[in-house]
Amino acid sequence: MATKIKECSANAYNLTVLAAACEVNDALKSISPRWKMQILYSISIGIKQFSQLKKTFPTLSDQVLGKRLGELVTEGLASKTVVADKTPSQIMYSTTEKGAALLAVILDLYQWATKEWKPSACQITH
Amino acid sequence: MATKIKECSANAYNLTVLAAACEVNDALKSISPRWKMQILYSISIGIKQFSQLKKTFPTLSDQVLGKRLGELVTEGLASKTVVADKTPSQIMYSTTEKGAALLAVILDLYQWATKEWKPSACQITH
DNA sequence: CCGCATCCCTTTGGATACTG
DNA sequence: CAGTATCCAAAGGGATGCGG
Repeated sequence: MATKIKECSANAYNLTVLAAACEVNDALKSISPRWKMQILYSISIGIKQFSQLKKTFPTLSDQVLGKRLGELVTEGLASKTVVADKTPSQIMYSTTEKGAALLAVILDLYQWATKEWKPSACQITH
Repeated sequence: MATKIKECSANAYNLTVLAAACEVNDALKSISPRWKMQILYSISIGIKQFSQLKKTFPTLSDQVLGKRLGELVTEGLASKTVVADKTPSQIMYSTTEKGAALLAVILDLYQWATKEWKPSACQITH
């Protein structure tokens, strides 16, 4: 879709660009917030509870975690399940299909990053 | 890489997550700034000059455009060529291989967004 | 034509503290 | 255990104006 336009005719490219820009903008906006994709990824590999996520990212504060989880749920990338039957009511998160599809793209990004990006010293982003 | 871990052994998943989190974090940070991927994409389809990019994104201000272009160049995603021979010295941008590889991932993201994301009314992000 | 310097405002992330 | 409310500091993006 991107390779054929060379001599750009007035607004033809403009429309193409803007059309592409639109949805990708939303997606980028959804992806960008700090910790968000890491949280989604963590959920996907089995870290499904609030407290576990907290332990996983020690520098991540409660209410940001809560906020991100809320976003993920309202965006349909993750789902929330309450297991209220037993002792202290337990809450589990899991990824939806939509979320899994997104993670596939993110993993592509990860592949790209490790291959083409500066493989700098690995530090947690504080 | 993500599908096999179900029962997570103590810190095994933790290491995995953090290792993944690191490079992807940098990549996400690079990708997130507003207009950046749109600019890179625009360059890739032939909009190679500052003024043309300005015309393409009327609501985008000069110094943000300049900043983004600078970032793209220093990150090795785009390259800058000066054609100083003729009349007013002309500057052309183009995507590097690294940038093209990234765009491929972004297009995947775009595919995902148009398919799985809410296909809402398309408006320019003001 | 191609930007940078400065200022300002909005948004975002985090610290602290409190509830079901 | 699983969050929410409030406040605050930092960063990002935009407007204006100037220089090469």
